[in-house]
Amino acid sequence: MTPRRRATLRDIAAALDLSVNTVSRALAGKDAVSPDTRERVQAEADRLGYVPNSMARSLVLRNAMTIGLVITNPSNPFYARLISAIEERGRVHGYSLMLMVTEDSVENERRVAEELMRWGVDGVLAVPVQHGTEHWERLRKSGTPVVLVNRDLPGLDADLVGVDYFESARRATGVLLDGGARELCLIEEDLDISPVAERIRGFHAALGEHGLDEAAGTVTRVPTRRRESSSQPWDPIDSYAIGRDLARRIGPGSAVLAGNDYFALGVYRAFSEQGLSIPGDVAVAGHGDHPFAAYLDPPLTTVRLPAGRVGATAVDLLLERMSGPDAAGGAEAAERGPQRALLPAEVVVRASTMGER
Amino acid sequence: MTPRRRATLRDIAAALDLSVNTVSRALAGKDAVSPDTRERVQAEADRLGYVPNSMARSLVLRNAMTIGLVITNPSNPFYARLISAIEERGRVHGYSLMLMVTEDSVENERRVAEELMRWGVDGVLAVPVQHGTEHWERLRKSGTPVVLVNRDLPGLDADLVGVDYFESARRATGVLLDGGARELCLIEEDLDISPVAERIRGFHAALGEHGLDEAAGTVTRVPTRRRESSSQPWDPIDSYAIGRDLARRIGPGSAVLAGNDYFALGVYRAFSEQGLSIPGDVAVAGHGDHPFAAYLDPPLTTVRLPAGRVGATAVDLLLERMSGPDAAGGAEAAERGPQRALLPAEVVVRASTMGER
DNA sequence: TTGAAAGCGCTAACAC
DNA sequence: GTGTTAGCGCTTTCAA
Repeated sequence: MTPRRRATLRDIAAALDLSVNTVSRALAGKDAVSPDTRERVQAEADRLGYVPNSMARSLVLRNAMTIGLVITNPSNPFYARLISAIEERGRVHGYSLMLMVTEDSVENERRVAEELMRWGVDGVLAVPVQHGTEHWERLRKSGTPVVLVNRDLPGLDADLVGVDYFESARRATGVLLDGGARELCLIEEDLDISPVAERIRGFHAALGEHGLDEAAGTVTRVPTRRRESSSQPWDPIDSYAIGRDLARRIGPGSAVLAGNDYFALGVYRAFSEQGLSIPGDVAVAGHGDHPFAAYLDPPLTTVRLPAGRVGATAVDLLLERMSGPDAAGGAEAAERGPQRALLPAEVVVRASTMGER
Repeated sequence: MTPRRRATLRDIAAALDLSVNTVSRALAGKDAVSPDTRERVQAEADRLGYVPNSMARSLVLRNAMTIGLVITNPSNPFYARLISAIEERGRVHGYSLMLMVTEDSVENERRVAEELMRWGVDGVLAVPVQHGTEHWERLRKSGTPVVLVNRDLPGLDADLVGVDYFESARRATGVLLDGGARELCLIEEDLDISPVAERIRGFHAALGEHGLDEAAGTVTRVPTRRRESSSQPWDPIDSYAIGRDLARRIGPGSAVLAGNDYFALGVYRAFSEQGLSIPGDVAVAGHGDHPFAAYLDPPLTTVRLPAGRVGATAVDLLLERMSGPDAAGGAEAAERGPQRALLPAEVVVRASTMGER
């Protein structure tokens, strides 16, 4: 209510007839202060409702105690969980989070990277839009470490923390094949982002291992729905269309692997409308283990993604880089080049792939 | 790679043998600069890869160009959409977003409010945890406007932008009653947060309007699952348990209204396991219109929440407050006291409530 | 049109 | 122990 000026060190100093410096040290808990002074300073600070000014502090210390998080779309449940995990782990280490949303637009991403530079964040965690590495390069050249999350960005040799989608798709496909499927369809959205590329590889690898040739597996692309804004949630509508299409063509012994549980959902609906039973006629598996997956009818086999671990690992790696070679020039013997951590994902087998044939 | 110091105004000034001041004005596009100088400054700035230091700027200007967003759990799809909308609207006005996650803990909330004060954010948007208003009071006393989002916080007379849950529940309940239900159950989690309280009121209001007394409607509480961390997504498991319970007791002419689509999902499963058909035996409606709602079997009647509008409105109101009375002392005649905007939500009627009885 | 000086709030030498 | 001085990078009077 009273929009009074915030109290500063100077106010405390003046009230106690001390120097600003002494007050600063007292409050910072440094040693060169008499117990008595410390107490008086503390008391006066409380009385005045003193709150340190992080900006001023950061300006002189040349660290922002802030990390930037660049995300394409918070409505993607995986990213939502990532945000939580990162915020949490960051806070544990005293870092605040500056969140930027790109909505998968390189243009936005460039703006956002610039903004992050201006603020001088200490490090950046980014789910990169494809195409366009210069802005990340600039950031790094200016001394700000960048760790990619979930998606790789060819052309930028930065650290990466993600999920082992190759393996997850390989194993999920294996489950479908073990169930007897001989004609498989992988449904994905943007084919050119790295997680999808990896899943496609894993998909084919599994086919090969089971003695099928590539023709047994087709990859279908869900049209990228340029959402008006990422505050519009995902929509299974497009995969529903694909499912209808699929339903007409496929016969028994077919299976669908979706790169996203939402896609699986659209397929569910299409199949049920067309009178195809899951898993009787077609087995279906997804990716993400979104909260609804276990509650569908039938419960959906899906890949559970380690969002929490990815977030925590990414923060840890970033922190390491922030105090690493560039900054300290210290023990840089150990890990030079970019690190890449691909965490394992678990296939959760449920009824949608457990048909008896 | 080259962790070279960031270029500053001084570097540009030195290179051009100008004063820092002139460079500053040239770059800021102020008028008192010769076209020639301006051009040279701009060129040198580009050459040096100059990026203005927002912290230094904010320190002297006493505005952070940042708004703080305090959210309980980004994995709640409604909040995820809110985050997007707020980030977007903020950016349009040149504001960055500092995101804080409380996981519904007052303790966290206090820490987070303090942190926001330290950074001197220009304004705060918050989905408040219940109980505990002092930290918000402090923030406001220090001159930082606070706008509550989605949840009201009794005891704090701050602005609020939310959803008209009273009306949404009243109408959704009306749909169930119109469908012939005479025994209703509302399923909610935390009964003491304002949206839930409003929904309960709306629920009862609808019963009354249809000539039923309160006994016709029971409110069941889903135990609050203290998630280990909000990076754990929602889980319909508890509402599933409730659904099983319910399934044993209820007869034809029953209906369930869930405060959350996830709860409806748990109920779906329970009912189907118990051989109850939806909507044949029991009608079900939810809240949120989460992406999966339309794809359940049967498609779920639910309340579509205006996340985008809530976010945008909240930012607009905050911006208004930020340039308002406290700051400018300007035209404060118009709107004194706290404003509260409750945006309307739309009931989307689908098959889960369209039984013929 | 440009420059000099002061200051935002804080920390870090270095004296005393 | 405590104070003095300097400076982080920027903007803003106020002179010249």
